[in-house]
Amino acid sequence: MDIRERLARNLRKMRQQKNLSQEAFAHDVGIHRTYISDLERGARNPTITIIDKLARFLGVTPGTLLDE
Amino acid sequence: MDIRERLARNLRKMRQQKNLSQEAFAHDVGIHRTYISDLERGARNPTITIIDKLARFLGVTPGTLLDE
DNA sequence: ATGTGACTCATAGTCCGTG
DNA sequence: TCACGGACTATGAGTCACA
Repeated sequence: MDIRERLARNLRKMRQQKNLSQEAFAHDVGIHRTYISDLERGARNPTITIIDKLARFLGVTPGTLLDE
Repeated sequence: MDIRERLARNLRKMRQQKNLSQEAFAHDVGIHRTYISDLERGARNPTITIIDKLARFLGVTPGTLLDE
C-alpha cells in the first residue's frame, strides 16, 4: 500500500481512539484543521517534521504512523 | 534527538553497510546524489515519499529509518 | 464535524559546478 | 568520494470560504 494511505489510516484510527474530532486534534497538535483532514484522506505528501509533530503528540514513534 | 538527525545517521550507516558510494546509492534509488549528501548531513526535511523510496530500496520499513 | 478548491509563500528536490 | 554552493522548477505548508 502507498505510504500516504498507511499514514492516513493510522492517523485517523489513532485520533479516533483518543476520542478527538479533527478540529480538537488539530488544535492540540498545532496544525490546521483542514490539513489534518487532507492527511486523513491521503491527499497530502507531508515532510518528516509533520510526522514528528503528530507522533510526539500521539506518544508513538514515527514508524508507528508510517509502518503498517 | 531531531528526526532529521536520526534519519541522517540511519541512512549513512545503512548505505555504508551496502558498500555503496553516495553516488552509486543515489543512482540506484533514483534520487539525486547531492540530495543524498544533504540527507546524510541532516540538512534536509524530506517528504514521506522519499522515505518510502529509501526504505524500499534498503529493504526495511520507514520506521527503521526514522525511529531510533 | 468534515471535505474540498483555491490561494500565497516557503521549501523540497534537481542539476550545474568547485575544492 | 564527498561537502558545499548557486540557481532553478515543482510541490509542500499553511490558510480561507463554502458545501
